Amino acid sequence: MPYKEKEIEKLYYTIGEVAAMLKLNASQIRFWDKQFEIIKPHKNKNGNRLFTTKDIEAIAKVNELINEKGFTIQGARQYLEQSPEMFDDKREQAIAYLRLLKEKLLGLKDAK
Amino acid sequence: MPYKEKEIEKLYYTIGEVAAMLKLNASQIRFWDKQFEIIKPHKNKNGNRLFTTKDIEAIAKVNELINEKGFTIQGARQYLEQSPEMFDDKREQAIAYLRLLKEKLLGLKDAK
DNA sequence: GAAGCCAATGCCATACAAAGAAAAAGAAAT
DNA sequence: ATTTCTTTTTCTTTGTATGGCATTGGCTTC
Repeated sequence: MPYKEKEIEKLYYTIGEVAAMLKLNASQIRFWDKQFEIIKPHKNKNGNRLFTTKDIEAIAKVNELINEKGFTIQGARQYLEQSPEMFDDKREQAIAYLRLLKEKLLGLKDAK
Repeated sequence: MPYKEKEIEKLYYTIGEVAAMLKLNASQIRFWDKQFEIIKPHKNKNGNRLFTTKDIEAIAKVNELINEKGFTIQGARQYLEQSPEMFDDKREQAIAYLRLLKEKLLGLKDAK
């Protein structure tokens, strides 16, 4: 098994990685984590958040609703509750892109 | 000609009438009048607003977006400016979302 | 020492609401 | 009818509570 494959299969991302990925502030991600049930990272023994691709998708979605579509937090919450199936539909397609995203992110990390 | 018809043919409504009709308070209607171009009542010599049914519909729409759908003022404005079908179309939305992710990915790549 | 945690506080824009003035609309008296 | 008084409706401007983060501080872990 090649080394690279192992990295691509990475399951969890730290808040800093997610913040860099989506160009958001970490504090904002923590805030949204409190506000939205669909963002539910695991936590390790130290309490650090561990985000899955699903969490990242959820954050990207929230970001879209709030910063591009112009919803309030509560409007976005309501919107997400009303159309959960739509969000699931996108998951499969989004995974392909997220896989690519992961690769690029690893490239960035190696460069540093 | 029955009496009632005369009322139905009324062209202009005062802010108080509109407020009662939509169960909003007048100050809120004045505020939205400033914020939204689609609300454009005529004014008499004294500056009093004269609302047409079209204005009233526009106010009702704004009310729906803000108080029911959970948009901010600016989000509602944006929504009204673009074609609403596109916004409601789930497939379009999914595509737009994926495009967004891709852009973010590319942006990340270019950044370093 | 860099990155993460939480809690508390600060801060600025948003989204109205209240204040105060002016005028229109009734009612009463002349 | 018209003057006077009162009440209601409207106006604009200014005030303010809340929302949505950002920052700071103190601490822990890697």
